[in-house]
Amino acid sequence: MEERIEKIKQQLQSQGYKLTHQREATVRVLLENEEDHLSAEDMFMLVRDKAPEIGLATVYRTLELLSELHVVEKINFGDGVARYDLRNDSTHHHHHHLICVQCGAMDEILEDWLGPLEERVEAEYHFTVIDHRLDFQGICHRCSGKENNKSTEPK
Amino acid sequence: MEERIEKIKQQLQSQGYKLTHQREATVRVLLENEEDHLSAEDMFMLVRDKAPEIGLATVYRTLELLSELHVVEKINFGDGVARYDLRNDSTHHHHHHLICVQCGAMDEILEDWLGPLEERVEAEYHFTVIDHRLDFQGICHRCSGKENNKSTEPK
DNA sequence: TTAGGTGCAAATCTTTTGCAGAAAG
DNA sequence: CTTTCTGCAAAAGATTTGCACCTAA
Repeated sequence: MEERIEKIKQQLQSQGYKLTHQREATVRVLLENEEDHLSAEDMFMLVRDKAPEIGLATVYRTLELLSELHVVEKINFGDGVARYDLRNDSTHHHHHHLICVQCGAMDEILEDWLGPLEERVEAEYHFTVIDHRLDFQGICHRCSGKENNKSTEPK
Repeated sequence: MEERIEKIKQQLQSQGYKLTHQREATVRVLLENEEDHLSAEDMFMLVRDKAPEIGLATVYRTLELLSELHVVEKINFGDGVARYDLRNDSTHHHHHHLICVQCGAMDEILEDWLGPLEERVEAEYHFTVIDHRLDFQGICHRCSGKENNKSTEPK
């Protein structure tokens, strides 16, 4: 934990940025909630527990900065808010998402299944892949048990 | 063209919706720009050529409706606006995206490479796949020729 | 005729920005 | 000290909504 913060501090400083109290608190929240895909608003509420003076704008600025440094990944599930994922860069660990259109749950595939496809992209399209994103939408195992067949209905 | 509109009209009517002048104009714009990923604002400007009275809110409402009917797919590239893609449902044609982080260009892979992966998701996760989305971020063939190595710099 | 649609303007929501004061190195 | 940060409030965008008036079927 402390060592990961130290590492991020180095990354910041090597680019001329400072590790402020607020930034450290934000990073700690990210580390403590690695499993989740928190929005800036979610982060704000959690960070306030550690640094009550912090403003929402600072959270946005910090997440933006960490995003540029590739410490976090900014993702968008199309629900109107950006979410942030800590990047496990050491393991180059990309995960994929299973989004249930019925209950809204989001499960994860923790492996990276795209190695072969990335090679194909490089070979066939001369495109150098840096990152990728794969989401599946469908019905999760919990909902598919429930025999729930509702049709599209007018609002 | 006309037949595709007719089909969409059927889809609307089967759910109790009407094919208004504005909706038809919107659908025509979608058909004429199948290759692009237009935002609601883009759509609005193009639709106005055919139906000058239309309001932006109607474009949003129409796109939302077409999205519910799975006529279009709402996608989000993280640039702050939602974009809409006409769904080629007859061929179940899902394409993938190659997004260049250098020049911002977006190319497409017009095939569906995920068949085997979808089977794996169903088998290993008991998740019934309805749709998917795959984007690669990286350097496109145009930019990789240009020897452009800039580092992250403070704003 | 009548449910569903529309335009307009106002309201919401997320994210960004300007600025004067605060703090890290 | 000096440069980078921060909080606050205001601004900026994108999208949604309320409402009184239309219109497709």
